Amino acid sequence: MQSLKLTAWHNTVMAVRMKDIARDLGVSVVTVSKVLRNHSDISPATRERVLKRMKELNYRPNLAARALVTGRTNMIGLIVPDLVHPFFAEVAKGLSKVLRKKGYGLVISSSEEDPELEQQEIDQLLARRVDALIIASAQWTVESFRRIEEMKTPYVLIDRRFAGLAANFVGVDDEQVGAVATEHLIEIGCQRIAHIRGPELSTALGRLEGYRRTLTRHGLAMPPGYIVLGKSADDAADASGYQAMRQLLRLNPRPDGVFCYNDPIGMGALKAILEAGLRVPEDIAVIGCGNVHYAGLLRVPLSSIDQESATIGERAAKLALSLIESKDTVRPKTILLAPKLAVRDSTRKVACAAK
Amino acid sequence: MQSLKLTAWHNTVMAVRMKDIARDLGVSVVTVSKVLRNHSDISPATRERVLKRMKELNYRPNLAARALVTGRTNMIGLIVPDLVHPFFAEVAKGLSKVLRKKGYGLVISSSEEDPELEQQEIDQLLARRVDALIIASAQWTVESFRRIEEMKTPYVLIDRRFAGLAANFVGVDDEQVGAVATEHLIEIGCQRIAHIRGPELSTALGRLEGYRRTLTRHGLAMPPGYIVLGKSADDAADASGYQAMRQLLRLNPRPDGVFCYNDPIGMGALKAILEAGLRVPEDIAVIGCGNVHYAGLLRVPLSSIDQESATIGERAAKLALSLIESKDTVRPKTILLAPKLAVRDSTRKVACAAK
DNA sequence: GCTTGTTACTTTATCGCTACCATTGCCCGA
DNA sequence: TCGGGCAATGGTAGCGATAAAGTAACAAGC
Repeated sequence: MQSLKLTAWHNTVMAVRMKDIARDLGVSVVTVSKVLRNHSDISPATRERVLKRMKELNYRPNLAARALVTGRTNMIGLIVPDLVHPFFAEVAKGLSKVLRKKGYGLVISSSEEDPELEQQEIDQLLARRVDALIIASAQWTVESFRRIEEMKTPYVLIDRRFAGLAANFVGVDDEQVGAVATEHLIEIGCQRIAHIRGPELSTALGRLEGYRRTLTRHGLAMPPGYIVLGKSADDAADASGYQAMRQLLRLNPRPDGVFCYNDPIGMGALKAILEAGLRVPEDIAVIGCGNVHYAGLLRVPLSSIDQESATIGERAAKLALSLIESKDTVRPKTILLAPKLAVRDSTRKVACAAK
Repeated sequence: MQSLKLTAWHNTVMAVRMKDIARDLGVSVVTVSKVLRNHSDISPATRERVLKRMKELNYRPNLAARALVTGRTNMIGLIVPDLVHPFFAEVAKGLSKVLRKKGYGLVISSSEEDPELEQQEIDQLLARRVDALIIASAQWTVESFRRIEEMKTPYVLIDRRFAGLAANFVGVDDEQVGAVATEHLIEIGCQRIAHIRGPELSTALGRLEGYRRTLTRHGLAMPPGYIVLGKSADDAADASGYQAMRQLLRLNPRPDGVFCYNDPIGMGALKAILEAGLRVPEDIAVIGCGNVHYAGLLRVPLSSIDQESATIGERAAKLALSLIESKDTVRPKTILLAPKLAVRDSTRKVACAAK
């Protein structure tokens, strides 16, 4: 007979346990456990009986208990600055696809682009003993990562990197993003190319650098004021792109091409240009980055640089899984994906198309 | 002295445990545990000592262990058909915002709109012993929900409901969505209003019903062929909206207003109309649903019905938390939010604005 | 002086599961 | 006949934490 003492726990839930199956079948819990985990030293007959009973009782192993003894939770934590941003949503989807197959669960937190909140979320996930962390970080310092290392939890950074931090990284080559975009604008005949840059993150800095280098390589000028900051990269990114573009429109000479840090900014820029009575791309060509789903449906379909968000998710997942498998710490790995150009009307000059 | 036997577990990880703190301070583990949980029967002096040592050692409670004994994981599972869909992403954000404050974690799974996959994900989350489930279901039957009930795990459905299932629900009133949209089109003078409907889900059916009733109430005709199915509600929704609209354009008389199941479909419809050389809204007014972020930046800014996605998330989270708190099963609650009209150019007729 | 209560702890008994050996037959070769 | 090797199963001891109940020390009340 089971213990007669009923704890609070017993009153509320009463899930099926291995013990119940073992008792019903007159075998030991260990045998049941072995069947569950496909151990080889169980006779087919017993295995069948156990499986049958499991199905009958709709048994589900208590993963929390398993985690306690194995030290592995089969969960991976993901922290992103903004779930609503299509880029991160796609990354999450790519991740989830790979992890599901391997039986891993995905715990997602949003840091709302707030370093302090992100720190808290990291702590939460570490307390939950996730097997690995995947982070698109909003931090300014590398301190949080040290704390993760202390726990010996493997982690993979995505999208945003940190100088001086030897960590696993998966992302697009941002300098190349800037280069490809700028190169494209030059190719279609733009001479005065402006850039609406993003915040102080590796992504924005990399794209800026790629833009600069490409202009220099082609001997093109970068007049003062041609680099404007798009203030927010989040919800209000389109508004900030709009503002930034209006600023650019006041310049003399006016730019004839704009490379925008991301698509929302690009959309805002488009709006400002059209509102000013100018034509895209004839007067000003615009290119964004991120290749969001709706880029093609805009007033003027927006050319963009594709960051392969889903691939980033998949690669990050695979990398994380390999880190979990490998017993000892391996040298951090950096996976840089090549950006792809997606040409649409906003950079499709008729004159050029005919060339 | 600790056990000399080193298990595999000990070799790999070595996180700080209560035991370590207790040993260092010469108190019992329980005392440490009580400090952690702010029990009152601990002297300020001891409390301080424990807290100090916790900080020094960077102690983090093992939530898996806690879960095992308390029977509560402090995790809530969310299953959505598609994480990339802005609606669900916003719901997730709203959820996460509320849950974070209460110290709950969010485990997110995507069912990819596949009922079987969804079933697997539900099983996974139940095995993880999440305290509650929040589901935007892609199921056709209610069987999965019975299985959740068997485990006595509280669950909340969002967005999509099921006839004949007494379950907690949070979502927008879809019939009202259809009514508001149709009413608006009538108000701006449309006479022949078509509808590009969605798949066989409560959302699409509700909106369709609202559309029908409103037309009937106003004594307007619903010529055959005026209701077209937008085949996919996912990735290719815009393409399917485009196709559906082309079909509508072939009709005689041609509709002068279209209510679309969602915004992506609306965007596709817009494209088809403009491509046919017609004007929006002068020739045909278009309204969508979902009020996605980019709706205002389209070729013709798209009017839409706002579903208050973030609010749905927040309400669902609060409902789930209250279900967890309440010991005994309560009567399922249905929370219906009122849709809001967001008027943009696609339904802003000059003639009408002057009226 | 002895009960009664309070404060501040500690002891004990799990939670559900797995790791790590035992153990029990049974067959086989020497 | 016996040791040894397999095949199949079981016993025991935790994992890190909490719940419930116990205990020592001291104060208060009559």
